[in-house]
Amino acid sequence: MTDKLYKQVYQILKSRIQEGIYGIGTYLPSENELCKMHGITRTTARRALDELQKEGFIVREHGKGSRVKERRQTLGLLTVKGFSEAVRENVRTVFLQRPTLRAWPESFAFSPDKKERSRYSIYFERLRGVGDFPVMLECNWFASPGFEELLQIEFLEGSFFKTLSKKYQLEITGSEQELRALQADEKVAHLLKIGQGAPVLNISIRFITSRTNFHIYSCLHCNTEKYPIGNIYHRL
Amino acid sequence: MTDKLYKQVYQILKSRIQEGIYGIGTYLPSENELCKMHGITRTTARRALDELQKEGFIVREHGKGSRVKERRQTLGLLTVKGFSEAVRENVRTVFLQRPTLRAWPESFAFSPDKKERSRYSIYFERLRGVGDFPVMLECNWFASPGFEELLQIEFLEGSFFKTLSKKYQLEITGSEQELRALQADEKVAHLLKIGQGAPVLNISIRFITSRTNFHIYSCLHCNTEKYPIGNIYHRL
DNA sequence: TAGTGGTCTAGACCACGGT
DNA sequence: CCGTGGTCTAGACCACTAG
Repeated sequence: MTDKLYKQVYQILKSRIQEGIYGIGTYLPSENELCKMHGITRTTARRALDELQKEGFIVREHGKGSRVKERRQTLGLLTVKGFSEAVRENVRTVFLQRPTLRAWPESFAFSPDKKERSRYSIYFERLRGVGDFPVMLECNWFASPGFEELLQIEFLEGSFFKTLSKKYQLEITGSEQELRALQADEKVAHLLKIGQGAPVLNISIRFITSRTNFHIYSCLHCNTEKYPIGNIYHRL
Repeated sequence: MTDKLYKQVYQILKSRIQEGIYGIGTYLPSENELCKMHGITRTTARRALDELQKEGFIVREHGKGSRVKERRQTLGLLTVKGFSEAVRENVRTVFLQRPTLRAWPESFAFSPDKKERSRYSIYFERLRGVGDFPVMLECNWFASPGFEELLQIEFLEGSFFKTLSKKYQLEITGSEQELRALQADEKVAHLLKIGQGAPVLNISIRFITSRTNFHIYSCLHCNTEKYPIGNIYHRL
């Protein structure tokens, strides 16, 4: 509780918005009310609201109040976040292939370097969706040495990145990506339950990690009809 | 003149950074010094510095000062760069529609807010390619007030963003994006010289700028067959 | 220890929206 | 008119950096 006051107030408001206590389109307590409620000054109350605004939870309306905004339901995926962190609600994941040793694929949007190629790769493949609606087919490769344990265990909370972070202190520090629009081939069409030849968004990613020369390669095929892939940047 | 104090101080500091008076790596005057220099309080000085930080001109270093940063430009197309900066070589651009007043379109991936909608928009449309190969159809909208001059003049070095920066001191500070794979309609197919129904990558962007409540809306249709859209992030 | 940025208080006046 | 958010003042105490 030695945390910053404005962060505390921010957290409280954010939770109440997410729980629907402050519904979409309604107004938050005014700045002066927040002051009385939490025993703080307007400067601090405003700072909490500034944060909420920056993250897209509210809009400030001069002379009226702070209104709760509808947050777009998109997949904020393209930076370094994994799917489960990006979507949060109602994510369903099915393993089509649990982690297994496999040779590297021949062609690749990004070429693994020699050292990586000289080792076997671990491969896994998942179908991910929102509820029953399949959204993306995800294929992943990475060099195996040191990660053999992953062939056995479950991912923590279903998150590959979270597992790497907690088990191996390995953090994602960046990524390179290539985006394409392709026609669904037979396999993709079947798994995403769309017509063969339907347009799918293909994202090839090379994740850069805190371990030098260790990368994770992902290839995503997304049905964007219902859930476009979303992305927000601020502050350069 | 009667403008907000923090904006004035911000402008002064920004100009001096851009002119090199405060060089990269050096420290700005401390907050207390700025107070004395401009006869303001620390709150106001800090607000000016907040803006500079948000736009990537400085970093604050606790216990040391506000250091002038080298502005990053390596974020690839999907963040804040325009096409011409991202591709560099052999870019051809053809105006299909020079900047012109036009009503806002009805449907939009991102909704302009009320104030923006209440004004007319300036619209322009370009076909961009590498050499003779058309790559992307680019449609752009933004609220008109104050930018009427753009209806007349040429863009500096063919870059819209560069023109906004130099003519209006307007910086791009972020963006929201939505990515979709679509089938080319008749117009897009014709312009990109691909078959009708061929998959195209659709990128809807809302650029956030240093002018509050002023956004630029872009809608891109890309043929990714030969040139996929690339993207690099580091250091998140 | 002196100076810096980070957080916070307790006020003030203004511009805007709705009554 | 009153209540709202937007700007600003004049202080305070803290945490961090460096000599």
